[in-house]
Amino acid sequence: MVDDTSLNRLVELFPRFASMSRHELVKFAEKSNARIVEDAPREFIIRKGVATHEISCLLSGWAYRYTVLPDGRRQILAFKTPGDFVTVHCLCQTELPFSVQALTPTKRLVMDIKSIIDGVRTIPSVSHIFYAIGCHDLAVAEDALVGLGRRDATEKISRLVLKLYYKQRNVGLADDLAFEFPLRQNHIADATGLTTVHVNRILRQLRSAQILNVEKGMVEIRNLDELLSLADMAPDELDSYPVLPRGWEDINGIEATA
Amino acid sequence: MVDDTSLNRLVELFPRFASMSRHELVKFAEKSNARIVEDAPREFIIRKGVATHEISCLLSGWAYRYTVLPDGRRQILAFKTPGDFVTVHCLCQTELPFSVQALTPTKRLVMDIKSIIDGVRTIPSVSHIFYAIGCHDLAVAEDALVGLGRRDATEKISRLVLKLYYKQRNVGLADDLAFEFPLRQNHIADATGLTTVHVNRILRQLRSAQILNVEKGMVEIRNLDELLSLADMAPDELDSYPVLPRGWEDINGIEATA
DNA sequence: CGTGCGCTTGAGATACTTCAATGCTAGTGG
DNA sequence: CCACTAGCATTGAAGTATCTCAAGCGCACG
Repeated sequence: MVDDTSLNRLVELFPRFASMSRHELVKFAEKSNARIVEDAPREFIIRKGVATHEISCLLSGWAYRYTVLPDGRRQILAFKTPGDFVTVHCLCQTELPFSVQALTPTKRLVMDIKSIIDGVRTIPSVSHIFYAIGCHDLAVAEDALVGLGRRDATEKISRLVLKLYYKQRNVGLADDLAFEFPLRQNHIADATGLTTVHVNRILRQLRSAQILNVEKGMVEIRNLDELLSLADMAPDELDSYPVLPRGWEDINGIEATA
Repeated sequence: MVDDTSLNRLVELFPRFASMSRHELVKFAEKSNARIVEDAPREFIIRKGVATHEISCLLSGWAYRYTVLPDGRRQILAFKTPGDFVTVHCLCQTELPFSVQALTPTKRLVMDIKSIIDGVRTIPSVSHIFYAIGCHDLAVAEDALVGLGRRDATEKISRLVLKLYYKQRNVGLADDLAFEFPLRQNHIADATGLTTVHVNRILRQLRSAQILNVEKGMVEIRNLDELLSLADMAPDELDSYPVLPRGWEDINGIEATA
């Protein structure tokens, strides 16, 4: 069973859940056996090829999703921060083609997949929420695709930092231009498709140019305009990077409280 | 209005639709104003930033989805072949961050988004189908992510060809190891994040090594084992590349005909 | 018969990698 | 409290995969 404050936190982090009535939400949480789980850094949340029967929403901390090729090359697919669902694929596939590991200590709201699927069938707002999350993750993945295919190292790294900055800011975890940033240089490398050595050199450059400091688990953006320009990003591009996709109501004419 | 053979074709290409009763399917098609649309090569199916109110399933021909950066760099996100839904994002966003263009003459089954969304709310099988499509597209995008981030040119190109081969084979459009392949070298380049010049050199290599012929709108795989090995693929990896994701029924215990 | 698009090829440039070594810091065990 | 280790950041030098620029060629099309 899950306490009341965690449900509040869920709604707060994940505004779309506000579309469910309090009653619906509680009923939903009970039915899906919602519970809080904590993980230590490096702990596996999902292990590649091992069947999963849960879906979880990150309440605090950082995690990352990745695959490693037979010869050891690793690609990080996504970083997960508070408000993110760790995986939506898992509603379709029990055995997933990637692993997820905690980067910092994390706290998750975990639910049974089976009841989510029931929910998708019976509670309209649940169906909306998970469909929207799936579309959002797809959009994020495809944005990353463009980055990996067609951007150089400086662009890739600047974009990664900026996206994580806005992501954190959206959930109130980055007030000014400095914020907690638990990635090591090898995480940045594996997310951008570069080498740690090269990441290091680019970061040094950015540091000595007084643009960006990535050190000791913190990021400090010292020249936002310059960084945005290096990242080939419009200042408003990231405001359109919402915690959840917008526009759903616009299309289908359903009021948020339906 | 849509003719009966097109509905049959839809079910045939897209087996998941078999989970709807014939009656449901016809009702659904009527309600969503289903209709056949044909496009000539190079014609836009979706234009970046322009609102769309339709969703469509490709019945014949090829199309591709891509974005271009302000300075002209282009990244192809996906190739669409018969049986694919052109976009699922469009249920969430009216204005999409990419364009879709026909590569060959195409024929599509086009439906109104609004009624699909109604369908998702009211017809359980519709909800399943679209959720599953979304998850499938996400899985494909993330597979591509690994490729772009961590594979070299030969691997990238071999994998692209092999995936398209299996994709076509799955819908009965590639019987033996030769099949129609309308991509130009610049499409391959923009999908793999390489230059056309480099793609050309790799293709020549593969050709002179008697492994793969890409010429005049056709692909001929002359040494499948070798190509699989260059692509770092297990022979069964592609059988697990279904037209639609599997495992849905396994998880939720819903019979296909529910 | 030109014109354009796609394929091909060469030569030189460069962004990124590989290999290898060094130092720093935190944690661990004695 | 010190020695030892492991993980991470840093840096240099050399190598290479891929790109850029540039030119020529063939074929389809009007």
